[in-house]
Amino acid sequence: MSTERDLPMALRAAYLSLHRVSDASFASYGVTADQFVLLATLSQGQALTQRELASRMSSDPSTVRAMLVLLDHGGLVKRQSHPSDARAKTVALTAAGKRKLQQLWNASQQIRDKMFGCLEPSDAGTLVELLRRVANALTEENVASFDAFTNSTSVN
Amino acid sequence: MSTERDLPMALRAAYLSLHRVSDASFASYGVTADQFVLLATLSQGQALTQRELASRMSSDPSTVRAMLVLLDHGGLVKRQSHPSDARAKTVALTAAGKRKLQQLWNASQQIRDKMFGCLEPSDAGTLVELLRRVANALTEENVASFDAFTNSTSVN
DNA sequence: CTCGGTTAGTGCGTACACGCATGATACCGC
DNA sequence: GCGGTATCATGCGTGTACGCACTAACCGAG
Repeated sequence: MSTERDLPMALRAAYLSLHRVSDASFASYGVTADQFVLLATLSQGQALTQRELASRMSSDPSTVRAMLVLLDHGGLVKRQSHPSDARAKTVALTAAGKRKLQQLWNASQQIRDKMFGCLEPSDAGTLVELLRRVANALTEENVASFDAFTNSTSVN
Repeated sequence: MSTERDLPMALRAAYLSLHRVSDASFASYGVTADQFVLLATLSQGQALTQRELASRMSSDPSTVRAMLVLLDHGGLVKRQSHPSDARAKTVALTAAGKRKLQQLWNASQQIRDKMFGCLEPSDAGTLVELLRRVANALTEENVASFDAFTNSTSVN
């Protein structure tokens, strides 16, 4: 009946639950769920610029910067100026960062076990697929139709 | 291969995308995506306590309170003391709140169209189902097994 | 070489998402 | 009635998620 209402709410509920249990799980390591995401993202693909990092985490450059300041101060990450672009900074895990990430990954294994424990192996794949489709649909620019003509320059 | 990594990230990406486009869509109405969730939740099931409301939105009482202060001040919601429980307050939409919600619902229709436009009708149902299963799995108290013995009182 | 348009990072303000602590009330057993 | 415990709301602190405005640097066209 009202899948229109339910899908957004189910998405919200699932994400926030994941975020909560992750935060709780990482708290004793002095790291947040989102910081874990950042570290994990850095671990696959070193020497990213802040912008590239933000993009891969589905986050915002502004937000990432704030997180990097904390992580840098905590010694888990180091930032240095980009070799060929003086505007940019590259970010990479420190040795301590890599170690911490390993701990966090282990600590969060039970969470992943819970998630996948309630899903058939095939379900997990389709869930990922459907989530990606939704995310893409929402992210696409709707250059669509004639909205461009009616709105583009005058709306603000 | 690495669905273990992908599922949490896909969930994050999908939720944050939804949140972003919703915020953008509601901005011109002076309302945030989460405030919309609150209003929509209130619209089905009046006279909720703040805690009940928080629970239904998968949110936190503390967070909900802050939102209610803003919405109350904006006249979209009114809070009054619970008739039979002096600790609690009941929350309900005002007439203005109901009108605003209607506008917001219309304004966000294109977002829902995008979401459902990329899904077969049956996919939408299974997606909701899978998300709920995940959320439940993560929310369940793990009274489980013997962790209780090893951890319960000593860990902190 | 200069100029205009784009892109990287920063800083500032607001709203959310929490955990934790506090004060008040409710409820249960006695 | 009367304590002890659970529950509701509030307040405070920190981290995240953004948008927006600003500076600095890159880059392509002239």
